[in-house]
Amino acid sequence: MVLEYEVEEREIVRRGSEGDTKEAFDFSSKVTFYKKNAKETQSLLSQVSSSQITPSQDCKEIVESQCKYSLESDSDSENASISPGKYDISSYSFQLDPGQSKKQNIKRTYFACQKNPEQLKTSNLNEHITSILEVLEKNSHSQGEKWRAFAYGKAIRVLKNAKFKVNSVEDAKKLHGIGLKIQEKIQEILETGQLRRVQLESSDERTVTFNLFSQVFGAGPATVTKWYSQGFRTLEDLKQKAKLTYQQEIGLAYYEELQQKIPREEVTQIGKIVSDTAIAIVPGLKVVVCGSYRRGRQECGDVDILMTHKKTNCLTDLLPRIIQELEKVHFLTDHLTKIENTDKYMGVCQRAPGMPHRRIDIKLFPRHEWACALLYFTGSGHFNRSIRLWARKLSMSLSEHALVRRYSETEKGEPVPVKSEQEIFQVLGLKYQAPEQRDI
DNA sequence: GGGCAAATACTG
DNA sequence: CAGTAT
DNA sequence: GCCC
Repeated sequence: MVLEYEVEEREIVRRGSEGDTKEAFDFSSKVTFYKKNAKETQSLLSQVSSSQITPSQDCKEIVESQCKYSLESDSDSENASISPGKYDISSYSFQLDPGQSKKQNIKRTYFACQKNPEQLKTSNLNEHITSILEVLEKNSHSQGEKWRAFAYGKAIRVLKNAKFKVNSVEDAKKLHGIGLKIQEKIQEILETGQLRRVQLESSDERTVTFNLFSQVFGAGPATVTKWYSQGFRTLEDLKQKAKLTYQQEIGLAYYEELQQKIPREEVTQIGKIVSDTAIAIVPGLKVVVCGSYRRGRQECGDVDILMTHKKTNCLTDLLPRIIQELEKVHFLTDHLTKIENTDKYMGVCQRAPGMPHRRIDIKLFPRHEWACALLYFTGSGHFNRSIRLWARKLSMSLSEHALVRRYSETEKGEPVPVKSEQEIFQVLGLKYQAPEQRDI
C-alpha cells in the first residue's frame, strides 16, 4: 500500500520534472491552476515587464557588483541579482490546489525530488532491461531515427526511475512511455535475458559501422549513410578515402580522445585558464562554466563556457581576441568554427601537453540574455525540453535568448525581461531548481 | 496522423 | 539549401 | 516508438 503510494508519487515527480507531454497529471494540473490564477500571473508579468527590471539596470548591477570568475556556482550572483523587496518568491511559488490532498502530495514529492535527485538516480531496479534498451536507442540514433531513439530514451528513463522492479509485462504497462513494441521487447528480455534483435544488430556490419561513424564530430545520419554506401567500414577508410569536411577531419583526428569523459577537476582547470585569459583581456567579464559541470557532474562530455559583459554590444571582436590569445598559449589546438566575427565558438583544447584533447564551446551573450543563456546551456537536455514545454503551455516561448509571450502560433510578443534564472522559474510559476537539480 | 523544444550558426 | 551542431 |  505504502509502496504503491510512493510509486505513484515518484511517477508524478518524474513526469513533472521531465516534462513529457503526457505528464498530463503534473503539468496539466498546473496549467489548470495557472488559468485559475491568471490574474495573479498577469500582474506578475506586468510587474516584470515594467521598469523595475530592465536590461540596463541589470548590466549595471551585475557588472558593478561581482564580475568575477565563478566556477563552482554562480548562485551567489544569482541571488544577489534579486531584490527581495520586489519579488517575494515564496508568495508566488507554484502552489497546487490546497483543497485537494492528492495534488498536495504531488507538490511535496516535487520538493523531495528536488532535494534528493541523487536518490532517485542511484537505484535503477531495471538495469537488466534498460541496458538493453540503451543499445536500441544508440542504434536508432546513429541510423538517424531520431524519434524512435527519443521514444527509447523516454522508456529508459521511466524504467530507471520506477520504484519497483519490472517482473512482468503487466508491470511495464503501468509505466507511461512503454507501448506495445517495447512491451514485447521487455517480455522477451524477461523470458530469455536478452533480445535477439540486439544480438543480431551487435554483429551486424551496417549497425556497427553506423555507430562507429556517427561518433565522428561533424558526421550525422546523412553523411554516415553516404560513407557506408561508398563502402567505407573503418576509421582508416575514412581517413584515407573519404572526402571530409574540415570539422570531420578534426573529429577523426581526435576520435578516441573526444570519446573520453573529462574529470570534473580538469574542467575546473580549463575553466580557470579560459577565465583568467579572458578577464586579463577584458576586465569586468563574467565567465561561467555551464553544461553538466554546472549541474555538478563528476565527469563531463565537454566544456561549455558562457561569458557576458555590460559592454557586449560595443565589443564585437571580444570573443575573437580571447580565442586568439588562447590559441597563442597553445590551449586551443583546433577550431571548429571560424574565429573572426563570432560570439559562439566551438573548438578543441588541451589543458597541457600530453593530455587528451577536449571539446570546448565558448559563447558570449549580451547582458539582457544572460539568464536565458545560462538556463539553456546548463541543461540538461531533458530539463530544457521540460521547461520549454511548460512555457509553451503558458503561451510563452523560451529560447537561449529570451522568454517571450506568444499571442498565437505565429505572433510573438515582447520578451519578458528576466535577469536571473530564478526569475525565469518565477515567471513560469515553477519552483526554482538549482543546477544540480536539473541533472535529470 | 501529427507532435515529440526551439532557435541560431556554420559548412560546403 | 541540406546537413550538423549546440 | 509512444501518445493523444
